Amino acid sequence: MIIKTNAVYLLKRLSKYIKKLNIKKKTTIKDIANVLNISPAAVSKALHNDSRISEKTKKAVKQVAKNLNYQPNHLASALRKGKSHLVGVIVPRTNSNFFSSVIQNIEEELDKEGYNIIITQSNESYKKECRNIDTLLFTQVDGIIASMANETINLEYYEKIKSKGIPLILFDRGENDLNVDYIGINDYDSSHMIVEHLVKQGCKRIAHIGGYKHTRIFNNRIRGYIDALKKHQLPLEDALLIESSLTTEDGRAKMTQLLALKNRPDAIYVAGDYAALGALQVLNEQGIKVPEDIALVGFGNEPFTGMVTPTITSINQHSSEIGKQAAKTFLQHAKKTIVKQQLNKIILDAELITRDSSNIKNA
Amino acid sequence: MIIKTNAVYLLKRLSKYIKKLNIKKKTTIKDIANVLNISPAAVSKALHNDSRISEKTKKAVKQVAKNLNYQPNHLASALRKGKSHLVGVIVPRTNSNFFSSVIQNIEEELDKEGYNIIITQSNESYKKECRNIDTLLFTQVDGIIASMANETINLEYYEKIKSKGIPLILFDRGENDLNVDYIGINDYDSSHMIVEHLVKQGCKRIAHIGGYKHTRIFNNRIRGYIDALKKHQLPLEDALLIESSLTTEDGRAKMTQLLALKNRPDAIYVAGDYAALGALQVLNEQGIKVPEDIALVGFGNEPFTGMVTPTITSINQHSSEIGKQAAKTFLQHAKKTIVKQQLNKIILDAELITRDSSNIKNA
DNA sequence: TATATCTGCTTAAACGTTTAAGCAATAAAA
DNA sequence: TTTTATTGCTTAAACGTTTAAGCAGATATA
Repeated sequence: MIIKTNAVYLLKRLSKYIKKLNIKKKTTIKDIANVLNISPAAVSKALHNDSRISEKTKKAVKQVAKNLNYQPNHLASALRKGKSHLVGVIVPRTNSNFFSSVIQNIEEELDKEGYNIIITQSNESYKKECRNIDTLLFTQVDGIIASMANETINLEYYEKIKSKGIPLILFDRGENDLNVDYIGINDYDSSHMIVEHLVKQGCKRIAHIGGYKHTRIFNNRIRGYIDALKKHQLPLEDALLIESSLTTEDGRAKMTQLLALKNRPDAIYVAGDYAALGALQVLNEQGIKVPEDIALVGFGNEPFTGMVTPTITSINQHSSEIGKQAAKTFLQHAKKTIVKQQLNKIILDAELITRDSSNIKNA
Repeated sequence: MIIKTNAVYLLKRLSKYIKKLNIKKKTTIKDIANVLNISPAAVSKALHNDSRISEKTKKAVKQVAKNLNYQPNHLASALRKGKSHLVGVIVPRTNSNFFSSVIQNIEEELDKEGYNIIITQSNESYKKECRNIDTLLFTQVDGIIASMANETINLEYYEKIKSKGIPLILFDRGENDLNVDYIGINDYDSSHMIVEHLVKQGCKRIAHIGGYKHTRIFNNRIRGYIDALKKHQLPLEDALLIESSLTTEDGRAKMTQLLALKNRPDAIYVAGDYAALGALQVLNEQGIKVPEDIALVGFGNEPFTGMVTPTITSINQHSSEIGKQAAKTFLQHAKKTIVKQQLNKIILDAELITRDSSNIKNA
């Protein structure tokens, strides 16, 4: 009898609260506390399975929480705990398969530990990148995972992140000078693989449409290209080594420039797939046979490299692995309370995906 | 003299604080208040240019804030104000040009008003979509802009958003039943445009590889296709109308299925570019001339439609306009304190981009 | 029996803002 | 001169959590 009365009593209180809620605010821990006549602190502990709360109370709390459709206020707990459980991600753009795949893997890995990500795009602009950093810091992210814009030379803004004591992890486009964690592929070796592959196909004059020298990864690709040429005793001509923004447009322009040479190359290694596509368009338009007349290799293994005619040989950058490692590196930092900067440089081996644009023997 | 002493005094206090900060925490409004011997409330108001604070104080506050490298704590103000200034975005995936462009435009538009976005991907999975919604609600977003996964039929989770009183705006893949704001293109008319175009090219047996009928936009494309055929008194055969997941893989499968017909179609209208690409691959592999033997039209105007051979005719969905309108619609809601659901259905006219895959006359 | 330990809570402060209310001092109006 | 308004602040509470500290009562230990 007593139990029944008690249940009826609780039900009354509950329905009273439900009514109120329809008119008013969201359910808080306080509402649950009121319904059960216990303190908000007890409710908080019950929801977190604190050992000092009885099983009976825990069950009751969870039941009421469900009935009242309670949703914890993340802002409040984040404020109190000093952790937002938000991680900022900065990429040059999301509509490249590489970056979107990295992002997806970061998200999946962080999700396991209850972290969410805020994605921002720099559109290859340094100015936008700075604004993104401000935005992320403003949002109180617990860490930042970034790949730099093409334009970025000044590292002041990144120093700002470091000075705040927030973990910073760079991937793909990074900078050694910053002395932070980095995850990327071995660009130098990738260039070697490409040159080696082209040499095997019988190419003798290999040109390189490279990225901006000031970006480390592109610089490494250029160095790899030069050293590989030396290794195979091939001619290293200034005219065959061109710096580019690596857009499709610029790929077209630089290809046109190469075709204007008296002594044309018999192979082109382009440091980015989009630019490689531009180059291919020009070659196709001018009726130059690929790969017989000129072989072509791109970089990044974007899906379209397998869609165009001929399909383009490219380098697979292991985007998913890069994303996972970046997330894991962040989590390592997040777990330590001390912000001891134990540097984590992870360099993955890339993979050459051979396709029609460089397959001379079978052509 | 008095002024000078005062300056020296302030400087001392300042440096004392700076020292502390190096060892300890981030600067707060309280620190600034202590330096200037005013109340935290005055500092807050000064930073917000409250008219009841003297210009002198404002300047001093801003100067000290700068010196101490003050960064407002967004969590605290969000908690206090009950607004996170965060907007959640749910898309099936980001590595499609359409979605990434929509996202970029949402971001730009919201940024103007001080809102940030949290991007989540459903990967076309209903389960993931539900988790995304929970995540976003947990993060206390002020609104959600979403495009539904292919799988999504059950709308319960979306009702959850509505019941929280959080503005929900759908784009592209939406549902009329939910009765929320929607921004998209006129799918029905787009189908008409495509059929009309193909008829003009002389096609007489037009097949349609469509999306899932339960998704409204795909259903509209199917209805448009059927009605347009009727209008032009063309045969409407069951075998020529196929439902597909619209992946590249499935595009290949469905194309193969169509080619197995005794009476082959002379044109294929595919409701998605990726599937159209799969179809094109099969056609190319089988040596079927496109567009002479069979014409092909896709949907979405993904960049690769202009890259492949032959280039694929497609429908431009005005991604940037959709993104902008979605953001603006959210902002309208955000500005009203009352959550009066004045519905905003925006249907944009799409645009047919004619390319080689359907250009029979010039071929 | 007295003391220590454990259990299951409560109290109260804290996280960093914002803001309603209030209060002096000064300026303007009567 | 008194009243009213304006200026420039302060006080204190609030947002919804978490958590250190504490406190009864029950149970175990000496």
